[in-house]
Amino acid sequence: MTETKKDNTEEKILNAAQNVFIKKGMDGARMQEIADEAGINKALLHYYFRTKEKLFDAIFKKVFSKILPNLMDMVYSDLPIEKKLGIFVESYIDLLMKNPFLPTFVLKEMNRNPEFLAKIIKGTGIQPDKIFAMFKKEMEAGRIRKMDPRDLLVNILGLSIFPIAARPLMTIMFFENDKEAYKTFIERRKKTITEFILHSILIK
Amino acid sequence: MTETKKDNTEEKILNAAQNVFIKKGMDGARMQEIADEAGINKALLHYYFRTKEKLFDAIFKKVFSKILPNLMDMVYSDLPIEKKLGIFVESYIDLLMKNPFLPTFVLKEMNRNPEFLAKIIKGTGIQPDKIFAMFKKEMEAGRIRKMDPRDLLVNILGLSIFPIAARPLMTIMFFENDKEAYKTFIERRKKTITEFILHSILIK
DNA sequence: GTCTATATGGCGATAGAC
DNA sequence: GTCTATCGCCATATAGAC
Repeated sequence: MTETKKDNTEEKILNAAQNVFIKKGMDGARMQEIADEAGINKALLHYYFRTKEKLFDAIFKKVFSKILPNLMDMVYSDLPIEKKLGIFVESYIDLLMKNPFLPTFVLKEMNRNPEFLAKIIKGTGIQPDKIFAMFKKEMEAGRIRKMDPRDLLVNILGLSIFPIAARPLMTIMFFENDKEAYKTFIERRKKTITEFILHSILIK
Repeated sequence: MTETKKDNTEEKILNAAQNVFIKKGMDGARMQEIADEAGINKALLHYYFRTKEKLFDAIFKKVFSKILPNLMDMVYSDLPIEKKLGIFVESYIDLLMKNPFLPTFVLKEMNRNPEFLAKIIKGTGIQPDKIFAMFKKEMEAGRIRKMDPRDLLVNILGLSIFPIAARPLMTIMFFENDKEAYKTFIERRKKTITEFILHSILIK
């Protein structure tokens, strides 16, 4: 029973902390606000995670593991590259739209502690080399044109992530503050991103 | 003489504040640190800019006007689209590499005050409509394939900005922390971004 | 494990002399 | 216009009862 209580509280804290940290960042977040959102008090927060820093690190790790997801699925599936890319982009945009503050949060806090970031990356199980190898194979088979595979990966990520991170700017500049119009636009991008990339790399 | 003094101090403050705010953001920045970097004391800071908020707004406005630069040059020049794009990407990457914290700073603080952001955008003289019209003209002339011009603009910006904003991630993931290798990579991207886009949009 | 109360330090901002 | 000194608040963190 005590165990259960503990697990419940810890989970509540983690959820609350994630909400607050993602919106406000490490510096902007307040332990009081996290406590409120978790329905407990500050003292208990410090009982579970001794410092704000430790709590933040736990959240960053959790969140970061989300932002570079099924990237490896793209590698191990044996679908044709067009399908792989389509599925990845679509599910990735879905994920980002459900967590629209996530990209900015990660970009924002990325500079804070590079060593910690490096450690997390190892832990995600993502192996860039495998992704690059997959791209290279496609190039050597003559299905896509030759280019630096790192460029290709960065392009896929940039085309997907940037429009979500720059949401406020885009909503104002392109859609006169119409948030639904922005959403529709991103929804359509699920397809147009893939088209844009394939037009660029496919050898007909 | 007093005037000169004032101008000097104000300029020193603005420079210092820009450095600190860009690296630490609104929440992370400290008035004390800005004062130190400007070689003055806190009180004087408040004498020039009454509050931290006002100082920040001044800096954000200044910095934001940098990040969406010569975008309009791309429109008014009558070079062929290939050249326009090449020149824009190259000069834009140059700008970002000289101010590598700038993209994250803008993305980070973009959510803080959307109305203020909207006001600044008006002030930059950037008219998305003109850019879109230019793209549409190229499409109707059959030089580039038909697509949503907003997609095209976002793609250009995302491909250019994302790799700079995600620098720590990329340096670790792709270059085993070799910062020079990262720089070389970005340097090469000046050309590969344009190639990537042109391959996608040009009608041969 | 969870709470109330409090210590401790830091930060934005102001008062007031020069 | 520039400085020193200080106020007042708020945030992290701890002490100690239950």
